[in-house]
Amino acid sequence: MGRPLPLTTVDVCAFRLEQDRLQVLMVQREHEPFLQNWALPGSVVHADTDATLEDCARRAVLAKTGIRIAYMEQVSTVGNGQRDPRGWSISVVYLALLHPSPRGPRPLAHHAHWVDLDIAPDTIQAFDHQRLLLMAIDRLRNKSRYSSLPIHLLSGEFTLAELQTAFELSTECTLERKAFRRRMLEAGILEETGEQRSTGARPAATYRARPNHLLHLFARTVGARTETILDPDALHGDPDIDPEIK
Amino acid sequence: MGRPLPLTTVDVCAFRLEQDRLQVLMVQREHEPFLQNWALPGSVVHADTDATLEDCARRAVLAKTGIRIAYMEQVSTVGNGQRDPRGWSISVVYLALLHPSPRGPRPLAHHAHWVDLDIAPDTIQAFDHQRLLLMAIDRLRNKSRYSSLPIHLLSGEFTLAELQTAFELSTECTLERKAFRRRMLEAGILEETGEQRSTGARPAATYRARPNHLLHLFARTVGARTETILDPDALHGDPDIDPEIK
DNA sequence: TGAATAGTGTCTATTAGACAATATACT
DNA sequence: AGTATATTGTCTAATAGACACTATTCA
Repeated sequence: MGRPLPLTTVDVCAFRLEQDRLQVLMVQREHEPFLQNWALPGSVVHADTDATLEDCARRAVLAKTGIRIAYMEQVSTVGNGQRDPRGWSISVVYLALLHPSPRGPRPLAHHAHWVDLDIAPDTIQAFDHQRLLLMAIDRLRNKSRYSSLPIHLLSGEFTLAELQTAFELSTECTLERKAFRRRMLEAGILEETGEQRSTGARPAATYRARPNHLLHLFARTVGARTETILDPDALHGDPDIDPEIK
Repeated sequence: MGRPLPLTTVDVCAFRLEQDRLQVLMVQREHEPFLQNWALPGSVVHADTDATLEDCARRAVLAKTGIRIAYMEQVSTVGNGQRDPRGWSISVVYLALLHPSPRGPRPLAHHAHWVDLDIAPDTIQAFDHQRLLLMAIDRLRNKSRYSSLPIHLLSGEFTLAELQTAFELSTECTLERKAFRRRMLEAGILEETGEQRSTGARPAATYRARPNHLLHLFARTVGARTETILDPDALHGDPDIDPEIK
């Protein structure tokens, strides 16, 4: 019908845990627009080779890191005429969690870097990627308060102390040790390995995630905040009805 | 670059409350593919006239009902090569809540109908719209258990009994009267009108939503279920690392 | 033995759920 | 008065938070 089609892209906020810090994968752009600015890894959808949007996201991260995504979920899709100078464009944004590299650091593609989460939003400049990253961080922070999400930042066997660190970094909350252990153990999402790990003091029991565990939803949040989200553009009058019926 | 661009569409699951039933807006298709099958209302994105994806969703519902959306949020975006026989296509799915028509029923566009929620998924046939609707229903059911979402199904002034009905229909839970009143009143999202409404017996106090209220998130869910979502395709071996680094 | 980390016992606080009791209308 | 719906009082249950206490290792 001659109408221009929007440009369709996928962008990924890929998080990992590295030495008790949360990091995000970022890439330096190699093309215009925003040449050499920092951006989220992503790709235009390859309608001929990507079977699904998720495949496109996996492909983008794999190309930069050589590491497969351990957990992935969609955060949001933004689309409008302003976000890309080339015209109307859509980006489907994913949150991805990656396991730490089991056999030491892996080489990254050129122009790709892991950036500490506290400085990442200030580093990013291209498009509206700063806002996209902030949405993904928000999702990580909030969802980690009522679900088992951060477990996917760990691989193989881990102690409860390590798991607690993953949750504390993800939620930005200081968690109470006893309450955290209770919550995790009673959720039934872990299995004991039987092994112990020496930490320089009393050795810790190690656990692994149950093999088919994807996500556990708790009935209560930690931090126990309630929150009321206000409407930025509250309407007045009688907004329900449009004067002209088509 | 010669690569085919995906077709980009928006589809809306628009819910309303009508005589103590939840209904969803459906349309009978007027074009191929799936001519005359029931589908979700939606539209191809008009890159030249829709400022944003949300505008596209609003336009689609307004065209069918003449009613503006009272609350809207994105549910998910699906995109793959199979869902539309014409080729790779993307649909951004929205959940919308509409107020009851204040001055009696409004005329709908031809081919548009409100369908009771219990039979709607069985009615829908076009594309993967049944799955999209089920995702939106799921969102409505779950989010209504920990947030104030169903309040947007009511307009103007309402009694707590009416509000409870809206929540019960949205959550599919039977709620305990005292606990429900406590929860709503202590959330601070309502204001008393001072008016009373006669119901044939003792009159009920009426309330309205605070004007700028968008969404209140409670720290606990009703129904107090916890849930563990299992991974449909649990991986085995060492999936983290891809053999070839690009 | 002392420092460090792991793990437990137990009390409190918050809020959902149950259910009976009271209040106010209409017939 | 009797019925219906609204509203409140109050006890129980579940689970997060606080915090002290015990256990096990190493230097």
